[in-house]
Amino acid sequence: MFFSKGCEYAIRAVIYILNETAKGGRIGVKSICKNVEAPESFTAKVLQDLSRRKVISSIKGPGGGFFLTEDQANKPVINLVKAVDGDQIFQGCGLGLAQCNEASPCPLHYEFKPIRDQLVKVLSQTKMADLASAYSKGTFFLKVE
Amino acid sequence: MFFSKGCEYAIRAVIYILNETAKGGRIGVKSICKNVEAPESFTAKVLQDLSRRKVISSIKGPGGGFFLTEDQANKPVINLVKAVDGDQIFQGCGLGLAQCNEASPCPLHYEFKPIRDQLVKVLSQTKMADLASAYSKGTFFLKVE
DNA sequence: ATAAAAAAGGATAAAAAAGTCTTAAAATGA
DNA sequence: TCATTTTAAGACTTTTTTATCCTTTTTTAT
Repeated sequence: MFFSKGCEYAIRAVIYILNETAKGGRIGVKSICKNVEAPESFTAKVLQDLSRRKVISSIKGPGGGFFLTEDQANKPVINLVKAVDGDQIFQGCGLGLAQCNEASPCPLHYEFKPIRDQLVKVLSQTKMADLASAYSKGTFFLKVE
Repeated sequence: MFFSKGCEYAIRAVIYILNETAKGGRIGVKSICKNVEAPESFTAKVLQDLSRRKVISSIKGPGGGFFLTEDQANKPVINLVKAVDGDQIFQGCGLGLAQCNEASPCPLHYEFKPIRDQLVKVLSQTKMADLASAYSKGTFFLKVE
């Protein structure tokens, strides 16, 4: 809808990781993908990239896997989204006009602004950990049961 | 941003068509594309499709071209958007969950809802003709001058 | 040391979106 | 009727997104 496939997979993966490693453990990409219904190799790429960008953490070898530090878990979701998708969603004219700004605003400029602002607001005030705690309450499912 | 390239081109094209044919004339795809900075053949496809779906009108032959009837000009922009892009933007879970609804809502479900609703509202209450009248006032440009 | 487990990296493939080109059909006017 | 203008249709190419596979590196445990 708003995000790329890779970004969707990443958010779901993070929710799962946080819940599986509440006790400080790590979890492998195979297990993650099975549980969030995401393609394995593709999602692995995205997670590796997020790890490189310090949005999540990873450790190789037996007993290794992906996890989030306390600090990372308390960062807003928008960080992850921007790391994966960049900020095309958050900027640029809705009609694709080369020249659209306050000085010469497209006819939907001021209508789109609050929509975008609201999206930024939601993603900025929601922390990774918040997503995970909703999941732990069992109110929704990461895969069809 | 929210729309596909084809959809952006189509909106821009409609604005231009409405303004060029205020007096009931028609305008060719070549002239349209030159003036809204859109790829010609690709945009032609989109416009032809919109014509088939009765969102806009067209007539072949010399003196022919694209135009909108009074009725078409007064339809909301959301009709055009749905004709080109379908309604994926307006529905589906933001996290791509197979199972996301009021009964088991994803952690961003209620946060995304007003955003989407607002998008639908704006596109429903803005008529094609509204976009064009903003353009005729010269407050924005369809191509870099 | 060696085997096994895991992420990391690179090359490749498939699918979808975006864009081009060529020909056909329709309409018009001479 | 014939040439011209314009949309319509279809096949094709390119680019981007999504996805897979294979190899390498790191780490751990035996």
